[in-house]
Amino acid sequence: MQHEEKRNARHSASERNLSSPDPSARPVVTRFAPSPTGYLHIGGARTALFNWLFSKHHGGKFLLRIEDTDRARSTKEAIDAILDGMRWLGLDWDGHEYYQSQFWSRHAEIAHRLLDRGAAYRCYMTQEELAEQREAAKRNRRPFRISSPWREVAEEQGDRPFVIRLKAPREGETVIDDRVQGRVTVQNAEIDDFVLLRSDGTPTYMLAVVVDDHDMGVTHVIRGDDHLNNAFRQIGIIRAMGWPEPTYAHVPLIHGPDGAKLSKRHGAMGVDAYRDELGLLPEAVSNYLLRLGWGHGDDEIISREQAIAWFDLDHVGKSPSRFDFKKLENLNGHYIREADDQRLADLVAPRLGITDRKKMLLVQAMPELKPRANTLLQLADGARFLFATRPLDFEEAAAALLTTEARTLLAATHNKLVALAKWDRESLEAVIREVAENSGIKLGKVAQPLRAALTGRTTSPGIFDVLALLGREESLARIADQMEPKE
RNA sequence: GGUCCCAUCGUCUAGCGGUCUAGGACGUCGCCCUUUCACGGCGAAAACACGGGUUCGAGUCCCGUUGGGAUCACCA
Repeated sequence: MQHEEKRNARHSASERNLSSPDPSARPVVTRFAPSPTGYLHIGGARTALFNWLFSKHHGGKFLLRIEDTDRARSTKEAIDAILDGMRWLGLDWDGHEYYQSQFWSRHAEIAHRLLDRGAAYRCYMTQEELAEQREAAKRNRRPFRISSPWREVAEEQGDRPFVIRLKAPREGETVIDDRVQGRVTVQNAEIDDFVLLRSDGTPTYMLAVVVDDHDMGVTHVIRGDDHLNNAFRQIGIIRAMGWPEPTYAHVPLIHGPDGAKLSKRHGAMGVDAYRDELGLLPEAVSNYLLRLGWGHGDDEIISREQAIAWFDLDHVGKSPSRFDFKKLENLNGHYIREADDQRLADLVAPRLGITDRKKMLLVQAMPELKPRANTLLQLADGARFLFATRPLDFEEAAAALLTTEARTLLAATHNKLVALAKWDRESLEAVIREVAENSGIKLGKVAQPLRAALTGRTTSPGIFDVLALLGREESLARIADQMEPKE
């Protein structure tokens, strides 16, 4: 209750003026706007998740806009990878996806309206002149801020090439009430006359986002911290157009385990790699991402439904967080244990290259397999013995278990097993325990060589389960293979 | 370097001036369960970066230091 009051107080304090109504009063519209120059990386996935969650929480809309303004670097493959990744994570978007390149004429139109209003100007400076200014600034050890001689010139200069720059205010300051970062103030003198429309007539990112967000009715801009600085420039355009300002929420970036920027070595792979190479479940990745930079008391395992009900911007942390694969893996283990056996079998079967008929066995074995795996890779590995063909390959440690003594024990076991009437878990357990007892040894002494003979490994599900799963014929054959002492 | 932002166990976080001898989770270590390995259960070690204020009282508010991050294009 206390929280609510504070939050409300904060909102009313931030209601600036009537021409720019509090965006939170409008139905919520969020968006994810990736540039298709690569895969959907983990940071982008979290940004998408936060936007999705926020809109769902408020019963609003979540839009997807592909920022393909950089034609040279945008690829069809990248777009597909992004859409695929979002679908995998269950982040569905409202309506069809938008492509920024479709709106170029609209962007240019706005640039010219800004020009007409005297809020922007044609800048005829050449690359050389720009470079010269930059040099001079460097020489005098002063920060570079463009100072165009064309700022106050309204007349067109024939057909010389030009860019359209925003005539950014030079006095005063701009304040952004960021829902994550808090109140951030920047002196307007720090904001330069950035380019809106390039000399080839194409819009820059800065112009395009603002126009698209406005046209799409975006009320809440939730994105990476790296855009905070841009927000101040974008506000310049918004104010010049007299458009309502969206609520901003700049989420801190994700770092690698070493605190440095997330690199390829860490987690900067696409989410598809989390699925295919790491063998993770989408609900685990999603749960992990949610908890990275956001918290809800002591809750760790959070379902989609709970996430929607609980997600808010107030509890998004302000500092960057490190990516912890161990925790992700642990979480994945939790979700594997929780997952449906048939589903897991479907996921693992391709990794094993088994037929549908054999998949039945996989499903049967799943209850014993899944507590032993944190990833689908481990799950597949743990299931491998079920489908191995004789003669088995042996791990070194497993081979070492098969001593002469052990082999005689195997023979004794084989003897008893052959005579077994019912091949089920209970009967098997009774027999094996009997063998151990008769030989006056502990169960482990017979179980381990048996495990080695049956699986080629030193670790596996419980030995009675292994026997039951493998079946009479296969089990007996595998044991028989190891009964004779080897020279 | 300029500007902006950040700072609780190794990591992710809880904490909204007293209930903090700082809670949870991962990881680590120990014990239990046990035919192996897991799962599960129990327990331990482990943090308020530092220095000044403000206050009866500060992890919580303010300032500074240090450390970290972001950004400075006709890229997005």
